[in-house]
Amino acid sequence: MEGSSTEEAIIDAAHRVFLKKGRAGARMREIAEEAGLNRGLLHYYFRSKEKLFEIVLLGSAKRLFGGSMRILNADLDLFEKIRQFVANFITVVLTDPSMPIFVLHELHANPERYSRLLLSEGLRPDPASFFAQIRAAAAAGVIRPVDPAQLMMNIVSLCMFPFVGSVSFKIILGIPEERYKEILDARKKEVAELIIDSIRPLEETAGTGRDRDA
Amino acid sequence: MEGSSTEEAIIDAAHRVFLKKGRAGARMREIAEEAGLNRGLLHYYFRSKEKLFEIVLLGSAKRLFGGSMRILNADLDLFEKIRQFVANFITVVLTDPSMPIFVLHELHANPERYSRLLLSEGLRPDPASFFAQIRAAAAAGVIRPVDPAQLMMNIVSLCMFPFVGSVSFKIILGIPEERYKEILDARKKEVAELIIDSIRPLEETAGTGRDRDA
DNA sequence: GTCTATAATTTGATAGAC
DNA sequence: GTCTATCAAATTATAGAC
Repeated sequence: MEGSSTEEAIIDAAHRVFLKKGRAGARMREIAEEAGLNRGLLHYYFRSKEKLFEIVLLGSAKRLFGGSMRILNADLDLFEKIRQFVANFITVVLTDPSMPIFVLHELHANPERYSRLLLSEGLRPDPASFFAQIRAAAAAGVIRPVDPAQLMMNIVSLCMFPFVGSVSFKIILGIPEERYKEILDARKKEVAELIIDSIRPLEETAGTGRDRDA
Repeated sequence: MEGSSTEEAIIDAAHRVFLKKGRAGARMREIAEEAGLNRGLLHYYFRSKEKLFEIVLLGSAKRLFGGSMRILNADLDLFEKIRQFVANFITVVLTDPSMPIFVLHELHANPERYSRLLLSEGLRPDPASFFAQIRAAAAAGVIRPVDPAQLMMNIVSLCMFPFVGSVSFKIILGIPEERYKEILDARKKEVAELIIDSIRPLEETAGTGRDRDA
């Protein structure tokens, strides 16, 4: 299982180049330069660009979805689970912010070919138990009745999109990289509290906002 | 300003191919086939792939950001503005769901080159007046005190990400295209209410959820 | 304006020396 | 294992006939 130093150097370089340029935009020449190695070595170790790409894509998908998905299926209080999921997800992606746009773009450009990666071993994202927990909490009155799919979509959107749209946000908000990282870091709490507030029962305040639609 | 039928057919075909495959993955041959035209015509009308690509990218960016941005700067009540923004944005993107991932991927792959597009005429996204409105509403007690940047990020994330991650969501949720469109459509109201709930003043219920952190 | 033929590069991949 | 030289295919772009 232990790869040679050269092998690892190639994968690391390929990871950087593929995540920046994408499968079609990446060049084997550039990956070799990035690794400081001869071009022929890439084919000696991995035979083809496609093979190297699939290693990078699978690795990225696992890091992107794997860890946080385990939290969703863990044995935790619903609110605490949401807090841990959000904090963990943002922390992980902050170490490699291009992962989301890379994985999602490749899945979009070639869904027939790479969708199976999402269902491969070590990933297998199964929201069933999380959804059941949501429905049980709603039935018990611990949270409002909500569509589990919408809730999950809200959580993931709030966590992941700021990475996907980072270039646009930085331009539109007119802020530099450093400041943007601070904003992302603040979202570890911001997002969790927003989500939890949105599902916490309304209690006696049910009528608070019901008179503003007319 | 009126292009020939052939010119339009090329742009339409280029739009479809570029949005699906991206700049690097698209092929002039495929665009020609998609348009049912000879390959030479693409160069006769647009000279190079790069030129054609920039037309498609600029057009997509305008449709993606332009219309909804105008709503943000319109003279509207804050809550109503949020409702209109969300509904308008989702409606527009539903007509061409690949726009977000396309634009954001190209900006990510080549920010130095294409960032200026976001600041070009007909776009010029300026959140200053919207941010001022948010601060004024907070000062007046109409909403809670919030970071305008985080609020805007929340709104855009909830609207745009479900399109960016549609392939993943459909797989993970195990649902077909048709059902997914319904979920997206439901978000026109879902997202607006979630956002508005999150900024509406807490009033007398300030202590409701403050005893669950210990 | 539209088509065919072809030029000019680029790029992934292989062969073979060391 | 690593390097150089080279092949074969693909791709953008142009030239020129019609």
